[in-house]
Amino acid sequence: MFQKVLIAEDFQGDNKSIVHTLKSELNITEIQEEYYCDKAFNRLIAALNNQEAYDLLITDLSFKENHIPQKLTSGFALINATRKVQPDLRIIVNSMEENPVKIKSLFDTYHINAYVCKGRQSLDELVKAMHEIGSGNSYLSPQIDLKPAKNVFELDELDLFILKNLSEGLSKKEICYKLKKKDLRPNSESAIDKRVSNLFAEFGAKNSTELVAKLIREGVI
Amino acid sequence: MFQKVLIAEDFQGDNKSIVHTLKSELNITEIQEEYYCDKAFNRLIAALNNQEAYDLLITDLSFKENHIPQKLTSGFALINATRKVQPDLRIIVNSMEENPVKIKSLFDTYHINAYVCKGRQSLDELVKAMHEIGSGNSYLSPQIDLKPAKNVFELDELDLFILKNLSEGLSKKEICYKLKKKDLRPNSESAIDKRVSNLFAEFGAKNSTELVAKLIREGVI
DNA sequence: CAATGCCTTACAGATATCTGTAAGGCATTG
DNA sequence: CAATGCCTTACAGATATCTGTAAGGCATTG
Repeated sequence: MFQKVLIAEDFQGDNKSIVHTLKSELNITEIQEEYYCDKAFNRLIAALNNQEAYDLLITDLSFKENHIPQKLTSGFALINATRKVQPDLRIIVNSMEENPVKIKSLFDTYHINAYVCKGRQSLDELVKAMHEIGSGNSYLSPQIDLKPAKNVFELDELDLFILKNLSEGLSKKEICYKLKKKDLRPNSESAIDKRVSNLFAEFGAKNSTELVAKLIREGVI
Repeated sequence: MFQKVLIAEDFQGDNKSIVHTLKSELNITEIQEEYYCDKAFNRLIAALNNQEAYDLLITDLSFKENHIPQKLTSGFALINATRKVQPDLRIIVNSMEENPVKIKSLFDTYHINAYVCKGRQSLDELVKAMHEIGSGNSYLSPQIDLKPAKNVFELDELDLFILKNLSEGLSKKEICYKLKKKDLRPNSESAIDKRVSNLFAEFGAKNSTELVAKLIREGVI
C-alpha cells in the first residue's frame, strides 16, 4: 500500500505511537519520523533528489516553537512547501484542529487526502484513513462537519490589520494614523468605521470588544 | 518502584505510547488505561474497596467532550475527587497546558508529584519523572517557569461577570442593569468603571477591547 | 459618454467609554 | 467615638465609538 512514509509530529507520544501503529498494523518498514517541519522537508527534498521519493506524509498542524528557529513553523507551511516540489504526494493531516473552515481549506487548497482529528480513536482512524487512501478515496474524521465551513466570510489583509490593532488596544484614530504612515489605503477613519461595522453584521457582534473576542475564540486572529 | 498504575488520557496516541513506555522502559506490568475521567475514577474506587489501591495516577488535564455525558470533565476534577478518597496517591499530570498559574495551582492545591508538559521529549520526561518520584522528589518539565505565577492578580466573581459580559458585547449600562436585576452589589456604573479601570492597570491594557483580548488569550475567560 | 455600482471620505449626532473628583457608607483601630 | 482606610456612588468632562447621510472618485457596462 505505502512503501515509504514520512512523519512530521512534534509530540513524542503521538509520534511514537504513529510509528508503532504503522509497523504493527500495516507492516510498513520504511518510516522516517521527524519532530520539526524543516527537518521533515529536508528529508523530502533529499529523497526526491535520490529518486527515492516518499509516497505518504503524515503531519501535524501546530508545532511548538523553542529556541531553535525554524523556516517552516506549521503544518500549513510544510504542506504548502511540499506541494510545490511533490504535488502528487499523498498527505494525511493528524491534528487537534477542529475548525471546519481550516480543515476545509486543507482539502480545497492543498488537496490533502485525509484529515484525522486527534482523539480517543485517532490511531484506529489513521489505519482506516490509510486503507481509504490506498483504495483511492479520501478520509475525514466523522466528528468533523464541514458544512458550516461554507459561505465563510473572507477577512482581507486590511480587516486583519484593523482587528489585530483593535485587540492591542489601539483606537481607530491610531489605526488610521498607522495606515497612513504605511501608505496603505483606504486609511480614513470613516473607512475603518465602515469596515468594522460590516464585520459586526457579518459576525453578529454588537461592538468592537465582542467582535475581537469572537474572532480570537474562533482562532482567526 | 510502582506496582499499579492508572492512566487517564483521552488521546489514543498519547495513551498507547504511555502504556508502551511504562511496559518497555520501566517494566511495569499492572497498567490500567482509561479514556474518560469518570471511568478512571471508578477504577480507583473499585481498587480501593478491594484493598488493591493504585500507587500512581498519570492523567491529562483536558478531555474532549462528546455525546456521552460525564461527571468529571477535566483532569482538575478527577484530581480533586481523587484527593478526597486517596490523599496519598502519587499523581503525574501529563498535559499540553503551559500556563504557569494553572500548573502552580496543581502543585499547591492538589499536591501533585510531577508535571510533564507534552512536547518533543515528553515520554523521556515521563520516565525521568517516575524515577524522581520513586526517589521521593517531584518533577517539573524544564521549559515551564513557575516564577511568573507569583503575585497573580485574583479575579473575583464580579470581575469575571463583567469581563464575560463585555466579551459578549454588553455595554457597561447593560451590565449594571443585569447586576441590579440579580440583586448583586456593587451595581453602579461607577463601580463597574472603577473595576475595569483597575483591571486595565493590572493587566496593562488601554481599553476594554484589549483587556478582553488579553484575558481570552491567557485562557482566563 | 451617460448610467450604474462600489468604495472612500467627510461630517454630524447620539451614545459609550474612560478618567478624575468629591461625598457618603461602613468596618477597623486606637 | 474620632480617625483611618477602603469601597460605592454620583457627577462632570474629554474622547472614542457607532450609525447614518451625502458627495466625489473610479471602474464597468451598454
